[in-house]
Amino acid sequence: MTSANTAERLLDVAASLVQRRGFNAFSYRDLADVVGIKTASIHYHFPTKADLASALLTRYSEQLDEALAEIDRESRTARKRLARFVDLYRETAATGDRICLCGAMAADIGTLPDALRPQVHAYLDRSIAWLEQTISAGRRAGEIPSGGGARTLASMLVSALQGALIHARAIGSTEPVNAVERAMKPLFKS
Amino acid sequence: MTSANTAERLLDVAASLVQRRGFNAFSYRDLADVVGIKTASIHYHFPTKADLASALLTRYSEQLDEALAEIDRESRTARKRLARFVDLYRETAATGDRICLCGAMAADIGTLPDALRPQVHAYLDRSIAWLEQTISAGRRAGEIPSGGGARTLASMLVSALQGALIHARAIGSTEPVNAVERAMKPLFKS
DNA sequence: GTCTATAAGATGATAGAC
DNA sequence: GTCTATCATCTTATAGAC
Repeated sequence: MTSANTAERLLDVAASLVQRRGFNAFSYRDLADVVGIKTASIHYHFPTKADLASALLTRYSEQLDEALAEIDRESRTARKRLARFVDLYRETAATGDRICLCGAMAADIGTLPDALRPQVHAYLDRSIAWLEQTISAGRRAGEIPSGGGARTLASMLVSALQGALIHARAIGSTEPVNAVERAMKPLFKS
Repeated sequence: MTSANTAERLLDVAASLVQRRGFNAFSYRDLADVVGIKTASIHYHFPTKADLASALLTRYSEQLDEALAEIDRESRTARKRLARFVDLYRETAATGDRICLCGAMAADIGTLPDALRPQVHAYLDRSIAWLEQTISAGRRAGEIPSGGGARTLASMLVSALQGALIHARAIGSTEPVNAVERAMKPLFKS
């Protein structure tokens, strides 16, 4: 097994564990058991748990960039793009036991090394910036009604969707995510 | 020191630790050190950590009921009541290092005993029910514009505020909570 | 109610062989 | 790259004295 493959599989399993249980509630042993190696071997790829967390956030941010680029490429109207952004969260909620990896990290921020803060911050900020840009473009095109600041609306949507994922998993229903979408409709539709 | 006082102090400190670090990231030792007793003594008051969690949620739900009753008693318009509901979250965000206790529990739900799920569910549901009732009353009184379903709006507001607390602490600013309030304004104000 | 003592297991991490 | 072996520490929890 090459290093790249093992490291990648470790990240896959670790991401799943963080999203399902939280960063403080899984161990190198949990990881080792699933991947099929020993805990000592994990330290070869990720010397400390903080290194693992950082790698997870780096990869997750890249995946976000790819997802947003794909939306921009495939959907041309602001309303359709916003709907697809919500779909990203709906898909996570549909797993039934996962929340956003960045949301999970943010929820555990009080116990994470300070070095990880900027990465969590950047992920949230990237989401907000894309939404702000998309909303502003939609308004210029006359698709989306004017109202409050686009950035304010973007920030609120990110908070709402992150909260909805936590809410949804806690009550065992994806309805909170759908509620966010329905409640936001008047702000995006004339 | 009477049992009641020690149990109460344990709950106070435990609540702070859960809100700041999460349920899985504090130990009986952390608790013992702050309260000034030994870990074995904590087990006298709360035999297991699950018992402690349950007591925390019970008390936190009672505090919510009291807060909502106080709002209903002191504020007579729906808009003023909604603003005060948001203020409850703003106060938590203002601490800089805390989120909602129920939100923290919800974020850790994947590792909590199943017995706690109904309590988390009930807290969220109580918040939504109160908001729904307040919004509906405001609409009947002509204070709040008609729009989507009141329950949908209520659910989204709870998700948004819970998410905003996590968001706010992660970026070290209370702005996300203010953004939720500003972005929601058009839905509550004609 | 609180203590000391202790258990039984988990945790992140390191050293060194292969 | 992965292993065995080991470490020092922490974790929840119990038994029994005071």
